Amino acid sequence: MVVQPIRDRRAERREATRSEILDAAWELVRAEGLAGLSLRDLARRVGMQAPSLYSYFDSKHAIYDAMFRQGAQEYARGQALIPETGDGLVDLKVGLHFFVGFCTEDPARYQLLFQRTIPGFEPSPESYASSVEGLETLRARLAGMGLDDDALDLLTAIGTGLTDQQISNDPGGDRWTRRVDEAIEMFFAHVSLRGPATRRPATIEKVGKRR
Amino acid sequence: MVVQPIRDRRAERREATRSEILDAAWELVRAEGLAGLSLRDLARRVGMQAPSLYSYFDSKHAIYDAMFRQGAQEYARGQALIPETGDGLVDLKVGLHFFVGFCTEDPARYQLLFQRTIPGFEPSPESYASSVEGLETLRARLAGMGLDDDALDLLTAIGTGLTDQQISNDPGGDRWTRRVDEAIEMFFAHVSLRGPATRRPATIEKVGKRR
DNA sequence: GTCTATATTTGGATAGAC
DNA sequence: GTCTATCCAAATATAGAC
Repeated sequence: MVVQPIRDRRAERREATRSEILDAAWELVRAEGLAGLSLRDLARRVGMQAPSLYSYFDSKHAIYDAMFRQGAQEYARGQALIPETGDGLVDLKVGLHFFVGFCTEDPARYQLLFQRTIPGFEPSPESYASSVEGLETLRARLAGMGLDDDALDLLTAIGTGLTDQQISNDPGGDRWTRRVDEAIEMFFAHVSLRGPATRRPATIEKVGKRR
Repeated sequence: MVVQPIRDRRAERREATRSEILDAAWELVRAEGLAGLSLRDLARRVGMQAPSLYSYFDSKHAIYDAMFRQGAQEYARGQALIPETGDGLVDLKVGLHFFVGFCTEDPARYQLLFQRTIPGFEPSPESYASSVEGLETLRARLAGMGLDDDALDLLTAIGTGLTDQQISNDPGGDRWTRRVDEAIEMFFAHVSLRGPATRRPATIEKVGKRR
Protein backbone atom coordinates (compact mmCIF):
# COMPACT_ATOMS: atom_id res chain seq x y z
CA MET A 1 0.00 0.00 0.00
CA VAL A 2 1.22 3.44 -0.92
CA VAL A 3 1.58 5.92 1.90
CA GLN A 4 0.20 9.30 0.96
CA PRO A 5 2.79 11.97 1.70
CA ILE A 6 1.55 14.90 3.73
CA ARG A 7 0.59 17.72 1.41
CA ASP A 8 2.29 21.02 2.02
CA ARG A 9 -0.39 23.46 1.01
CA ARG A 10 1.91 26.42 1.49
CA ALA A 11 4.52 24.99 -0.84
CA GLU A 12 1.85 24.14 -3.40
CA ARG A 13 0.55 27.68 -3.32
CA ARG A 14 4.03 29.03 -3.72
CA GLU A 15 4.73 26.82 -6.72
CA ALA A 16 1.49 27.89 -8.32
CA THR A 17 2.44 31.53 -7.97
CA ARG A 18 5.92 30.93 -9.35
CA SER A 19 4.35 29.24 -12.32
CA GLU A 20 1.95 32.13 -12.80
CA ILE A 21 4.84 34.58 -12.78
CA LEU A 22 6.72 32.55 -15.37
CA ASP A 23 3.69 32.39 -17.64
CA ALA A 24 3.40 36.16 -17.46
CA ALA A 25 7.11 36.49 -18.17
CA TRP A 26 6.75 34.46 -21.36
CA GLU A 27 3.87 36.62 -22.48
CA LEU A 28 5.92 39.69 -21.83
CA VAL A 29 9.02 38.62 -23.72
CA ARG A 30 6.91 37.48 -26.65
CA ALA A 31 5.41 40.95 -26.82
CA GLU A 32 8.44 43.09 -25.96
CA GLY A 33 11.37 40.95 -26.95
CA LEU A 34 13.58 38.87 -24.73
CA ALA A 35 15.64 41.79 -23.47
CA GLY A 36 12.48 43.79 -22.79
CA LEU A 37 11.62 41.90 -19.65
CA SER A 38 11.30 44.34 -16.77
CA LEU A 39 10.40 43.45 -13.22
CA ARG A 40 7.99 46.36 -12.90
CA ASP A 41 6.00 45.30 -15.94
CA LEU A 42 6.13 41.68 -14.94
CA ALA A 43 4.85 42.41 -11.45
CA ARG A 44 2.02 44.52 -12.76
CA ARG A 45 0.90 41.66 -15.00
CA VAL A 46 0.42 39.40 -12.03
CA GLY A 47 -1.08 42.09 -9.83
CA MET A 48 1.93 42.66 -7.61
CA GLN A 49 4.44 45.36 -6.91
CA ALA A 50 7.94 44.75 -8.18
CA PRO A 51 9.61 43.95 -4.84
CA SER A 52 7.15 41.15 -4.19
CA LEU A 53 8.70 39.15 -6.99
CA TYR A 54 11.77 38.74 -4.84
CA SER A 55 9.78 36.42 -2.60
CA TYR A 56 9.70 34.00 -5.53
CA PHE A 57 12.91 34.62 -7.44
CA ASP A 58 16.26 35.83 -6.16
CA SER A 59 16.95 38.05 -9.13
CA LYS A 60 16.00 38.81 -12.67
CA HIS A 61 18.57 36.31 -13.91
CA ALA A 62 16.91 33.66 -11.77
CA ILE A 63 13.74 34.29 -13.75
CA TYR A 64 15.59 33.93 -17.03
CA ASP A 65 17.12 30.75 -15.71
CA ALA A 66 13.75 29.25 -14.81
CA MET A 67 12.47 30.21 -18.26
CA PHE A 68 15.50 28.64 -19.89
CA ARG A 69 14.86 25.47 -17.97
CA GLN A 70 11.19 25.39 -18.97
CA GLY A 71 12.05 25.93 -22.61
CA ALA A 72 14.73 23.28 -22.60
CA GLN A 73 12.38 20.77 -21.03
CA GLU A 74 9.68 21.52 -23.57
CA TYR A 75 12.21 20.98 -26.32
CA ALA A 76 13.52 17.72 -24.88
CA ARG A 77 10.02 16.40 -24.31
CA GLY A 78 8.89 17.29 -27.81
CA GLN A 79 12.00 15.79 -29.30
CA ALA A 80 11.46 12.54 -27.41
CA LEU A 81 7.86 12.34 -28.60
CA ILE A 82 8.70 12.38 -32.28
CA PRO A 83 7.66 9.03 -33.74
CA GLU A 84 10.22 6.99 -35.62
CA THR A 85 9.25 5.09 -38.72
CA GLY A 86 12.62 3.57 -39.49
CA ASP A 87 12.64 5.36 -42.83
CA GLY A 88 15.59 7.69 -42.44
CA LEU A 89 14.40 10.27 -44.93
CA VAL A 90 10.95 10.53 -43.38
CA ASP A 91 12.31 10.64 -39.85
CA LEU A 92 14.71 13.41 -40.71
CA LYS A 93 11.93 15.44 -42.27
CA VAL A 94 9.66 15.05 -39.29
CA GLY A 95 12.53 15.89 -36.97
CA LEU A 96 13.44 19.08 -38.79
CA HIS A 97 9.81 20.13 -39.02
CA PHE A 98 9.65 19.82 -35.28
CA PHE A 99 12.81 21.83 -34.71
CA VAL A 100 11.99 24.66 -37.08
CA GLY A 101 8.41 24.75 -35.88
CA PHE A 102 9.46 24.82 -32.25
CA CYS A 103 11.83 27.71 -32.88
CA THR A 104 9.72 29.86 -35.15
CA GLU A 105 6.55 29.55 -33.10
CA ASP A 106 8.29 31.43 -30.29
CA PRO A 107 11.30 33.48 -31.42
CA ALA A 108 11.93 34.82 -27.93
CA ARG A 109 12.29 31.27 -26.64
CA TYR A 110 14.57 30.44 -29.56
CA GLN A 111 16.70 33.42 -28.68
CA LEU A 112 16.90 32.45 -25.03
CA LEU A 113 17.68 28.79 -25.63
CA PHE A 114 19.86 28.81 -28.70
CA GLN A 115 21.33 32.24 -29.16
CA ARG A 116 22.27 33.53 -25.71
CA THR A 117 21.94 37.23 -26.32
CA ILE A 118 21.12 38.31 -22.75
CA PRO A 119 24.23 40.09 -21.50
CA GLY A 120 25.60 38.45 -18.41
CA PHE A 121 23.17 35.56 -18.39
CA GLU A 122 24.36 31.99 -18.35
CA PRO A 123 22.06 29.13 -17.50
CA SER A 124 22.77 27.37 -14.23
CA PRO A 125 24.32 23.90 -14.53
CA GLU A 126 21.00 22.23 -13.75
CA SER A 127 19.15 24.23 -16.38
CA TYR A 128 21.89 23.69 -18.87
CA ALA A 129 21.67 19.95 -18.31
CA SER A 130 18.07 20.06 -19.48
CA SER A 131 19.12 21.70 -22.70
CA VAL A 132 21.77 19.12 -23.47
CA GLU A 133 19.18 16.40 -23.18
CA GLY A 134 17.38 17.38 -26.38
CA LEU A 135 20.53 17.49 -28.44
CA GLU A 136 21.63 14.14 -27.09
CA THR A 137 18.36 12.55 -28.15
CA LEU A 138 18.95 13.86 -31.64
CA ARG A 139 22.53 12.66 -31.67
CA ALA A 140 21.47 9.18 -30.63
CA ARG A 141 18.85 9.01 -33.36
CA LEU A 142 21.30 10.09 -36.01
CA ALA A 143 23.77 7.53 -34.76
CA GLY A 144 21.08 4.93 -35.20
CA MET A 145 20.98 5.94 -38.83
CA GLY A 146 24.73 5.62 -39.17
CA LEU A 147 25.34 9.36 -39.08
CA ASP A 148 28.22 10.82 -37.09
CA ASP A 149 28.77 14.14 -35.30
CA ASP A 150 29.91 15.81 -38.50
CA ALA A 151 26.54 15.08 -40.05
CA LEU A 152 24.91 16.35 -36.89
CA ASP A 153 26.73 19.68 -37.15
CA LEU A 154 25.70 20.08 -40.76
CA LEU A 155 22.12 19.24 -39.91
CA THR A 156 21.94 21.72 -37.03
CA ALA A 157 23.37 24.38 -39.32
CA ILE A 158 20.61 23.72 -41.82
CA GLY A 159 18.00 23.83 -39.08
CA THR A 160 19.16 27.07 -37.52
CA GLY A 161 19.71 28.60 -40.95
CA LEU A 162 16.13 28.02 -42.05
CA THR A 163 14.93 29.15 -38.64
CA ASP A 164 17.03 32.25 -38.55
CA GLN A 165 16.13 33.42 -42.02
CA GLN A 166 12.48 32.78 -41.34
CA ILE A 167 12.47 34.79 -38.13
CA SER A 168 14.66 37.63 -39.39
CA ASN A 169 13.34 38.11 -42.89
CA ASP A 170 9.81 36.75 -43.05
CA PRO A 171 8.39 36.69 -39.52
CA GLY A 172 5.05 34.93 -39.38
CA GLY A 173 5.40 33.69 -42.95
CA ASP A 174 6.70 30.45 -44.43
CA ARG A 175 9.24 31.52 -47.02
CA TRP A 176 11.91 29.34 -45.42
CA THR A 177 9.95 26.89 -43.30
CA ARG A 178 8.28 25.54 -46.42
CA ARG A 179 11.70 24.43 -47.66
CA VAL A 180 12.29 21.98 -44.84
CA ASP A 181 11.49 18.90 -46.93
CA GLU A 182 13.68 20.01 -49.78
CA ALA A 183 16.55 20.80 -47.42
CA ILE A 184 16.32 17.36 -45.87
CA GLU A 185 16.29 15.70 -49.28
CA MET A 186 19.43 17.61 -50.12
CA PHE A 187 21.05 16.64 -46.82
CA PHE A 188 19.96 13.03 -47.08
CA ALA A 189 21.32 12.62 -50.57
CA HIS A 190 24.57 14.14 -49.40
CA VAL A 191 25.11 11.91 -46.37
CA SER A 192 23.97 8.86 -48.32
CA LEU A 193 26.85 9.34 -50.72
CA ARG A 194 29.70 9.19 -48.27
CA GLY A 195 30.25 5.93 -46.50
CA PRO A 196 32.13 5.44 -43.21
CA ALA A 197 35.45 6.01 -44.96
CA THR A 198 35.34 9.14 -47.09
CA ARG A 199 37.90 11.55 -48.36
CA ARG A 200 37.01 15.16 -48.79
CA PRO A 201 37.88 17.10 -51.96
CA ALA A 202 40.46 19.85 -51.89
CA THR A 203 39.55 22.97 -49.92
CA ILE A 204 39.18 26.45 -51.26
CA GLU A 205 41.02 29.05 -49.21
CA LYS A 206 39.02 31.66 -47.39
CA VAL A 207 38.54 34.96 -49.20
CA GLY A 208 37.79 37.67 -46.70
CA LYS A 209 38.00 41.40 -46.54
CA ARG A 210 39.05 43.25 -43.44
CA ARG A 211 37.46 46.51 -42.60
CA MET B 1 41.25 70.81 -67.43
CA VAL B 2 39.58 69.88 -64.21
CA VAL B 3 38.50 72.71 -61.98
CA GLN B 4 39.48 72.10 -58.40
CA PRO B 5 36.44 72.56 -56.13
CA ILE B 6 36.99 74.82 -53.16
CA ARG B 7 37.83 72.74 -50.14
CA ASP B 8 35.69 73.21 -47.10
CA ARG B 9 38.13 72.62 -44.31
CA ARG B 10 35.42 72.82 -41.68
CA ALA B 11 33.35 70.13 -43.36
CA GLU B 12 36.41 67.96 -43.78
CA ARG B 13 37.24 68.24 -40.12
CA ARG B 14 33.69 67.40 -39.22
CA GLU B 15 33.68 64.32 -41.41
CA ALA B 16 36.96 63.17 -39.89
CA THR B 17 35.51 63.44 -36.40
CA ARG B 18 32.35 61.60 -37.41
CA SER B 19 34.48 58.85 -38.82
CA GLU B 20 36.54 58.72 -35.64
CA ILE B 21 33.38 58.40 -33.58
CA LEU B 22 32.13 55.56 -35.74
CA ASP B 23 35.43 53.71 -35.47
CA ALA B 24 35.22 53.97 -31.71
CA ALA B 25 31.62 52.77 -31.81
CA TRP B 26 32.65 49.64 -33.69
CA GLU B 27 35.35 48.93 -31.16
CA LEU B 28 32.86 49.35 -28.38
CA VAL B 29 30.20 47.05 -29.78
CA ARG B 30 32.79 44.41 -30.57
CA ALA B 31 33.84 44.48 -26.94
CA GLU B 32 30.49 44.96 -25.22
CA GLY B 33 28.00 43.57 -27.67
CA LEU B 34 25.79 45.47 -30.05
CA ALA B 35 23.25 46.47 -27.43
CA GLY B 36 26.03 47.57 -25.09
CA LEU B 37 26.71 50.77 -26.97
CA SER B 38 26.35 53.68 -24.57
CA LEU B 39 26.88 57.32 -25.42
CA ARG B 40 28.85 57.95 -22.24
CA ASP B 41 31.35 55.21 -23.01
CA LEU B 42 31.52 56.16 -26.63
CA ALA B 43 32.22 59.79 -25.82
CA ARG B 44 34.93 58.88 -23.35
CA ARG B 45 36.66 56.79 -25.98
CA VAL B 46 37.05 59.78 -28.25
CA GLY B 47 37.87 62.19 -25.43
CA MET B 48 34.53 63.96 -25.30
CA GLN B 49 31.62 64.33 -22.95
CA ALA B 50 28.44 62.59 -23.98
CA PRO B 51 26.44 65.65 -25.05
CA SER B 52 29.14 66.65 -27.52
CA LEU B 53 28.25 63.66 -29.66
CA TYR B 54 24.99 65.37 -30.51
CA SER B 55 26.96 67.84 -32.61
CA TYR B 56 27.74 64.93 -34.94
CA PHE B 57 24.75 62.63 -34.68
CA ASP B 58 21.14 63.47 -33.93
CA SER B 59 20.57 60.44 -31.73
CA LYS B 60 21.86 57.05 -30.77
CA HIS B 61 19.81 55.49 -33.54
CA ALA B 62 21.50 57.79 -36.01
CA ILE B 63 24.81 56.27 -34.94
CA TYR B 64 23.45 52.76 -35.44
CA ASP B 65 22.18 53.84 -38.82
CA ALA B 66 25.57 55.15 -39.90
CA MET B 67 27.15 51.91 -38.70
CA PHE B 68 24.58 49.88 -40.59
CA ARG B 69 25.37 51.81 -43.72
CA GLN B 70 29.10 51.32 -43.31
CA GLY B 71 28.65 47.61 -42.77
CA ALA B 72 26.34 47.23 -45.74
CA GLN B 73 28.77 49.06 -47.97
CA GLU B 74 31.66 46.91 -46.83
CA TYR B 75 29.59 43.85 -47.60
CA ALA B 76 28.52 45.06 -51.02
CA ARG B 77 32.05 46.07 -51.91
CA GLY B 78 33.49 42.74 -50.80
CA GLN B 79 30.80 40.85 -52.62
CA ALA B 80 31.50 42.75 -55.83
CA LEU B 81 35.23 42.05 -55.57
CA ILE B 82 34.84 38.28 -55.51
CA PRO B 83 36.47 36.90 -58.65
CA GLU B 84 34.44 34.66 -60.93
CA THR B 85 36.02 31.69 -62.61
CA GLY B 86 32.99 30.47 -64.50
CA ASP B 87 33.18 27.19 -62.64
CA GLY B 88 29.94 27.22 -60.69
CA LEU B 89 31.10 24.95 -57.90
CA VAL B 90 34.25 26.92 -57.27
CA ASP B 91 32.48 30.26 -57.45
CA LEU B 92 29.86 29.14 -54.95
CA LYS B 93 32.54 27.99 -52.56
CA VAL B 94 34.46 31.23 -52.76
CA GLY B 95 31.24 33.17 -52.35
CA LEU B 96 30.16 31.32 -49.24
CA HIS B 97 33.64 31.56 -47.74
CA PHE B 98 33.38 35.30 -48.16
CA PHE B 99 29.95 35.48 -46.57
CA VAL B 100 30.70 33.28 -43.59
CA GLY B 101 34.07 34.93 -43.09
CA PHE B 102 32.56 38.39 -43.27
CA CYS B 103 29.95 37.50 -40.67
CA THR B 104 32.06 35.56 -38.21
CA GLU B 105 34.96 37.99 -38.19
CA ASP B 106 32.66 40.59 -36.63
CA PRO B 107 29.60 39.09 -34.93
CA ALA B 108 28.35 42.47 -33.78
CA ARG B 109 28.28 43.66 -37.37
CA TYR B 110 26.50 40.48 -38.39
CA GLN B 111 23.91 41.09 -35.71
CA LEU B 112 23.37 44.68 -36.82
CA LEU B 113 23.15 43.92 -40.54
CA PHE B 114 21.39 40.60 -40.67
CA GLN B 115 19.56 39.99 -37.43
CA ARG B 116 18.04 43.32 -36.38
CA THR B 117 17.97 42.80 -32.64
CA ILE B 118 18.19 46.45 -31.58
CA PRO B 119 14.75 47.32 -30.22
CA GLY B 120 13.21 50.17 -32.12
CA PHE B 121 15.96 50.48 -34.69
CA GLU B 122 15.23 50.30 -38.38
CA PRO B 123 17.74 51.40 -40.97
CA SER B 124 16.85 54.52 -42.91
CA PRO B 125 15.80 53.99 -46.53
CA GLU B 126 19.19 55.16 -47.80
CA SER B 127 21.09 52.82 -45.52
CA TYR B 128 18.77 49.98 -46.32
CA ALA B 129 19.39 50.52 -50.02
CA SER B 130 23.07 49.85 -49.42
CA SER B 131 22.24 46.54 -47.84
CA VAL B 132 20.06 45.40 -50.71
CA GLU B 133 22.91 45.99 -53.08
CA GLY B 134 24.97 43.08 -51.79
CA LEU B 135 22.10 40.64 -52.00
CA GLU B 136 21.26 41.79 -55.51
CA THR B 137 24.81 41.13 -56.64
CA LEU B 138 24.52 37.61 -55.29
CA ARG B 139 21.14 37.11 -56.93
CA ALA B 140 22.50 38.22 -60.28
CA ARG B 141 25.43 35.85 -60.04
CA LEU B 142 23.22 32.93 -59.17
CA ALA B 143 20.94 33.81 -62.06
CA GLY B 144 23.97 33.67 -64.31
CA MET B 145 24.40 30.09 -63.16
CA GLY B 146 20.79 29.28 -63.93
CA LEU B 147 19.70 29.36 -60.30
CA ASP B 148 16.45 31.00 -59.26
CA ASP B 149 15.26 32.75 -56.11
CA ASP B 150 14.34 29.47 -54.48
CA ALA B 151 17.92 28.35 -54.74
CA LEU B 152 18.99 31.71 -53.38
CA ASP B 153 16.82 31.28 -50.30
CA LEU B 154 18.21 27.84 -49.66
CA LEU B 155 21.74 29.12 -50.07
CA THR B 156 21.27 32.03 -47.70
CA ALA B 157 19.80 29.64 -45.14
CA ILE B 158 22.90 27.47 -45.39
CA GLY B 159 25.12 30.52 -45.07
CA THR B 160 23.39 31.98 -42.04
CA GLY B 161 23.08 28.55 -40.46
CA LEU B 162 26.81 27.89 -40.58
CA THR B 163 27.43 31.44 -39.41
CA ASP B 164 24.97 31.29 -36.58
CA GLN B 165 26.14 27.99 -35.21
CA GLN B 166 29.73 29.12 -35.43
CA ILE B 167 29.09 32.34 -33.54
CA SER B 168 26.73 30.86 -30.95
CA ASN B 169 28.41 27.56 -30.20
CA ASP B 170 32.06 27.84 -31.12
CA PRO B 171 33.04 31.51 -31.12
CA GLY B 172 36.51 32.04 -32.47
CA GLY B 173 36.76 28.43 -33.62
CA ASP B 174 36.09 26.76 -36.96
CA ARG B 175 33.78 23.88 -36.10
CA TRP B 176 31.22 25.11 -38.65
CA THR B 177 33.19 27.43 -40.91
CA ARG B 178 35.39 24.50 -41.94
CA ARG B 179 32.32 22.83 -43.43
CA VAL B 180 31.69 25.51 -46.03
CA ASP B 181 33.11 23.48 -48.91
CA GLU B 182 31.17 20.40 -47.97
CA ALA B 183 27.97 22.40 -47.63
CA ILE B 184 28.43 23.89 -51.07
CA GLU B 185 29.07 20.49 -52.59
CA MET B 186 25.84 19.31 -51.04
CA PHE B 187 23.99 22.36 -52.31
CA PHE B 188 25.54 22.17 -55.77
CA ALA B 189 24.68 18.53 -56.21
CA HIS B 190 21.14 19.32 -55.14
CA VAL B 191 20.51 22.20 -57.52
CA SER B 192 22.25 20.36 -60.34
CA LEU B 193 19.64 17.63 -60.10
CA ARG B 194 16.55 19.69 -60.67
CA GLY B 195 16.12 21.33 -64.02
CA PRO B 196 13.94 24.34 -64.79
CA ALA B 197 10.81 22.20 -64.54
CA THR B 198 10.80 20.14 -61.41
CA ARG B 199 8.14 18.59 -59.26
CA ARG B 200 8.65 18.32 -55.56
CA PRO B 201 7.91 15.09 -53.67
CA ALA B 202 5.03 14.89 -51.24
CA THR B 203 5.26 17.01 -48.13
CA ILE B 204 5.38 15.77 -44.55
CA GLU B 205 3.00 17.58 -42.27
CA LYS B 206 4.41 19.71 -39.52
CA VAL B 207 4.68 18.07 -36.11
CA GLY B 208 4.73 20.70 -33.41
CA LYS B 209 3.96 20.94 -29.73
CA ARG B 210 2.34 23.95 -28.19
CA ARG B 211 3.42 25.04 -24.77
C1' DG C 1 31.93 72.83 -30.71
C1' DT C 2 32.48 71.63 -26.24
C1' DC C 3 31.49 71.89 -21.79
C1' DT C 4 28.68 71.62 -17.11
C1' DA C 5 24.44 70.98 -15.23
C1' DT C 6 20.30 68.91 -15.34
C1' DA C 7 15.89 66.84 -16.82
C1' DT C 8 13.68 62.59 -17.38
C1' DT C 9 13.04 57.92 -17.52
C1' DT C 10 13.87 53.47 -16.35
C1' DG C 11 15.94 49.78 -14.54
C1' DG C 12 17.22 46.21 -10.50
C1' DA C 13 17.39 45.71 -5.80
C1' DT C 14 16.85 46.53 -0.54
C1' DA C 15 14.72 48.06 4.13
C1' DG C 16 11.29 47.84 7.05
C1' DA C 17 6.30 48.36 8.35
C1' DC C 18 2.25 45.59 8.48
C1' DG D 1 4.07 37.70 1.63
C1' DT D 2 3.00 42.02 0.27
C1' DC D 3 3.31 46.56 0.50
C1' DT D 4 5.40 51.60 0.47
C1' DA D 5 9.32 54.10 0.29
C1' DT D 6 13.68 54.48 -1.22
C1' DC D 7 18.34 53.72 -3.00
C1' DC D 8 21.44 53.52 -6.59
C1' DA D 9 22.95 53.28 -11.09
C1' DA D 10 22.69 54.05 -15.82
C1' DA D 11 20.70 55.56 -19.87
C1' DT D 12 19.29 59.30 -23.60
C1' DA D 13 18.62 63.84 -24.35
C1' DT D 14 18.29 69.06 -23.69
C1' DA D 15 19.56 73.96 -22.01
C1' DG D 16 22.60 77.30 -21.81
C1' DA D 17 27.29 79.27 -20.59
C1' DC D 18 31.69 79.90 -22.73
